[in-house]
Amino acid sequence: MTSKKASIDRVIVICAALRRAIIERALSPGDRLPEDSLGESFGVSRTIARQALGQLAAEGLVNLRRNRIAVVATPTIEEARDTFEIRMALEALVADCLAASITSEQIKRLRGHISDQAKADLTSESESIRLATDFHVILAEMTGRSILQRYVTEVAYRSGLALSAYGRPHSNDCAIEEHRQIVDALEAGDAKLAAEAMTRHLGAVAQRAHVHSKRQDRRDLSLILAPYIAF
Amino acid sequence: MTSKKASIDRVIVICAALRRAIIERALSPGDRLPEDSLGESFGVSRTIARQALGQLAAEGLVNLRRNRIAVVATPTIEEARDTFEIRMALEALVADCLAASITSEQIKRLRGHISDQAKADLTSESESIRLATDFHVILAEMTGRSILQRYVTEVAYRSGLALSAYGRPHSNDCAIEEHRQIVDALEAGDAKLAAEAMTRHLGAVAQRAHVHSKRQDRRDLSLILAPYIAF
DNA sequence: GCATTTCAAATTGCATGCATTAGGAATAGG
DNA sequence: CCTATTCCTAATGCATGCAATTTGAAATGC
Repeated sequence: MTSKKASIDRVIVICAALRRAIIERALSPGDRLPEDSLGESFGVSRTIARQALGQLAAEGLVNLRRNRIAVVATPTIEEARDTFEIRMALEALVADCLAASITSEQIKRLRGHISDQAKADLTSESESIRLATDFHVILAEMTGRSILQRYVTEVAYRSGLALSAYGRPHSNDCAIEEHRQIVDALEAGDAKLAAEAMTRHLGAVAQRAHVHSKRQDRRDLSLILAPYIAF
Repeated sequence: MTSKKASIDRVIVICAALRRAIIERALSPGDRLPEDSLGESFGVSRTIARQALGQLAAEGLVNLRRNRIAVVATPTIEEARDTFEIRMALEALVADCLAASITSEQIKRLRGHISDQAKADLTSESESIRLATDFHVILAEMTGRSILQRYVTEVAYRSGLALSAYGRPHSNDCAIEEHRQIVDALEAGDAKLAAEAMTRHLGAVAQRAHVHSKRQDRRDLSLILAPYIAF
């Protein structure tokens, strides 16, 4: 009942919803994602749910093993480190690229986003986390380079999952001030400084992560997913 | 009849076969990939073929549009450039990482691979292209960093597709000599030099590419795919 | 009481069928 | 002869059904 018709590809919608649920930590590493529960939640058949899971598995957000229920991926510490190092390289590229091309409108939008995030920091943790990730996605988007955008987005989500597994529960993973410094450097058109601010920021985010076990019993998937079903 | 059972995931097998067919230029940008022809070629149902196409679409090797036959992707010039720039950044990381950790056995393997490639250069163009790509994949593999390996492999295949669209038909896209220089730098343990040799090499590969239209009429997919069906 | 085996419910793997849509050939009109 | 329209075939979008596998727990043995 979410939308009148099956106009847009349902697989994409489900992927987006699950990505968001993961990034906001509504879904945690290890959480089970049975095809039929998923399908029921989104009003589609297992076929579609299955395809969505396949996509997310390709992105590293879901673990898929033959004849086994799909689960939200649990990145190893090595994978988490690897992800962050790759992310630094890619986002340095973004910073470098944007420093030369960014417009004042874009700067304005970024500052607006940062202030939104500052507000969200005080109210909703999940929204704060999401906006922090979005900041990086928006930067990638602004480069106009579609492939770079795709990879940055993917590693950003992977990072989010890694932080979900290893980050401190309440750390403000993307400090507002660090985001401001990045935008300042971009506004100044200083590519070197911008790239440096970016890698410093991402390094700091990674640094704040540490291993901590958090066991958790099985929760009701349809309840978790409910807020993510309507776009 | 290729294998006795359906033990390994068939989707993965089909994806691998298609990737290879694309990288060896047996499949060209724009070539149609109908689900049922594909399924028939590999002895599976459309369901499986469809999933494979979904995966390849996520990797950028296939274009998927609603209600339309899937086609081998035709990267734009901008996407091609973007891909190469990202590839340089990632493979510089590989070179940097390997310079510090590479073993003499690994060096030996790389030199063996290069000499295989030198032989193939004289005999089979498709094998030459494949081995050239494999060289980069093997390097990524040797880092032991699974995520880095995954992304390098993906951009390497994307680059191959871009070259298929824009590269000169008979240019030796991955000059043997440039590969040797990379291995030499790695053997010397000189990270800076290795990364530089790598980016220089990839820059040269990209440079050799240029736009050239090549029209082509529809060919028989099952014939093209025949050599790729049995692993 | 603890480890092991057994077995049914739950779940995935995959093919197939039906509805829908695109694309092109045949046809009619200019 | 060229352009627009109609209709039909081919292909996709998706749900469903059946077989095979896993899982977890009851039942059994030690």
